[in-house]
Amino acid sequence: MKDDNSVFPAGIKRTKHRRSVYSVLENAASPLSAPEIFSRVRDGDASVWLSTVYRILDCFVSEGLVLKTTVMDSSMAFYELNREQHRHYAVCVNCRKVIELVNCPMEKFVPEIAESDFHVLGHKVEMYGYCKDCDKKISSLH
Amino acid sequence: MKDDNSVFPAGIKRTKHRRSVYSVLENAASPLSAPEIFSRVRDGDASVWLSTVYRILDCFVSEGLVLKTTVMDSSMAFYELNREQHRHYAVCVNCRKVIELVNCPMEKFVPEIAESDFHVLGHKVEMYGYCKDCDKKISSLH
DNA sequence: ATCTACTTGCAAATGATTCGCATTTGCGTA
DNA sequence: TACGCAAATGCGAATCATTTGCAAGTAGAT
Repeated sequence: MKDDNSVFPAGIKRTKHRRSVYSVLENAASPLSAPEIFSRVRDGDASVWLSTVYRILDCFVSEGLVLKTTVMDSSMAFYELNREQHRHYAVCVNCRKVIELVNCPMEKFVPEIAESDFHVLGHKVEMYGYCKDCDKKISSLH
Repeated sequence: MKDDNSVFPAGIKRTKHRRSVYSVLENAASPLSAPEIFSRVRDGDASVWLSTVYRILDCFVSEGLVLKTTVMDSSMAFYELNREQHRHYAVCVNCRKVIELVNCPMEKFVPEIAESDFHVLGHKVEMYGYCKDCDKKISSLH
């Protein structure tokens, strides 16, 4: 495992599980659910527990290291590294594949909501539809 | 209760609970959770059951009558009438108040994602931050 | 090396949502 | 109007992601 020491904020201990979770997220191509992260970590070390993974993720989220999101209307949360670089996704409503959007529609957006009425901290954008493969399958049905 | 017959698609039965759920959503100022809807319906008719409300909402969602969303990273789903008119919200991260945005940033947005790669059906935008009241409270803390 | 607060192992609890099944009801048809 | 049947509901129990409690283990400051 590579040395992730540098990214851990002072005050949070660098344990092997935390390093593993971090490394899994670092190598993930898209946001992962806690159970997915758990199983990937466990591939390298069978001693982890799911609740530990949840606790580590909570910790990372509150340290700002990790972002927690929900995709579509699923009740499951997904986690991704906070790369300090704005990201949004397109989600396939059929296979749930997640595709990254490289530009953000909010950049030039001026909401018609008085700034005195709402102090904006951030935003989230999500597009949904069919990915290439599923679109092909669906349209071949008729 | 007013006559909601006209809005029910053919093939779905107009029962009293369905009418009540519909009417609650019709009068709601913002998306409601299933338990909230349940309790409002029960105010008028104690015989409803929470699982029935869930089933009615599922039915309405698959008929396109109702939209199901999640707010922030909450694990609870919210439901609102599909008013055939694009809506997005700003959500207060402190009190969870939901404020409607009257314009949509996606209108002029051209994503840098090949149309052949993704068949866009819709999108979701969410802004988060502090509402006026909470912003006042928070900033008075220091 | 020691101490202490932070972490984890493990199991049991929680909370939203779904499911199973017997009973009831809406509504097309006779 | 009465009948029949598929759809809807009552009710409780099950499910699944996530959280919590507590005892035991460990990182890292001194």
